[in-house]
Amino acid sequence: MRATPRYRRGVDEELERTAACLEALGHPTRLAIYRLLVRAGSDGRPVGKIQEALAAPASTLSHHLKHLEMVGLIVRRREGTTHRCVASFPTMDQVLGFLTRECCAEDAAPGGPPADHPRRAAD
Amino acid sequence: MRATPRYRRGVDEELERTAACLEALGHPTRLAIYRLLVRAGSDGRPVGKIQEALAAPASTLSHHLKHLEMVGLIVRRREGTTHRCVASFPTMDQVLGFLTRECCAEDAAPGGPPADHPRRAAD
DNA sequence: TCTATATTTCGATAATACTAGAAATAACGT
DNA sequence: ACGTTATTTCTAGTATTATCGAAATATAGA
Repeated sequence: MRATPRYRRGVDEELERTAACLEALGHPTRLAIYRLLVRAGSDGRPVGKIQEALAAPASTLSHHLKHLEMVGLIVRRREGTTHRCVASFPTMDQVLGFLTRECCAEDAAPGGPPADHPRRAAD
Repeated sequence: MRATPRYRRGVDEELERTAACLEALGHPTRLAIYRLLVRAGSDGRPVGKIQEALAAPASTLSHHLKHLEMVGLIVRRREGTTHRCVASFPTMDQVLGFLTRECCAEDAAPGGPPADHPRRAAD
């Protein structure tokens, strides 16, 4: 959403997508929304119920929902006059996949991964 | 870092901390930095090496490193004129802990968690 | 102390995000 | 068609973040 600076062009696509999701979740209200929807399971929740639970102004909430939807973390289906929001698990799986695969010391001993860790780059 | 709006006061502390970490990781450059440091293991990397790898201007990089340090995702130790950065795994563990515990359909069948899922709130 | 190296801080600018009221839209029931 | 309810879009003000050159700081070595 921000202009990509010269020093960072054409880098890892998956990293970009993951960063976008993390940024979306990196706001307390949006993280709370997402948690609420995960707890709600496949039924999800209509926007009104979310608003009720979080006590946020409708326009602010709508703004955050759009953000979450844009990165694929939630989906919506219309039901009459209400819009039902549902967490999209596959997207979160991809995010967690990236983090555990690329950003984690899976079997970390205290002090970090061992010297012969497969992901450990040469010095 | 932003003023907390009226509708969201005194909410879940862990959620706030997690959101701060996700926001820090939610920037492509910072996510790339963090990944680099995880790959580097407990040795970490001096700032100069990171700069070399990412080809970012020094001041921009420093700004991002400070951000990551502030939320506890990395730590630094000084070594002569160089500053060595190391990923802080416990912080990431807490983040992933929150996400898997609160924001995940652990044993999700396609379509989301079952109706009797323990975390599923009442309608 | 002088110089070189490594990195941060400062300062300015531009871009983006957040918040929220008000107006607009969409679907439903009557 | 009209009113009602649910939600979004518009709009605007404010706050925050990103970028990066230039100057400052810190350390080590000669």
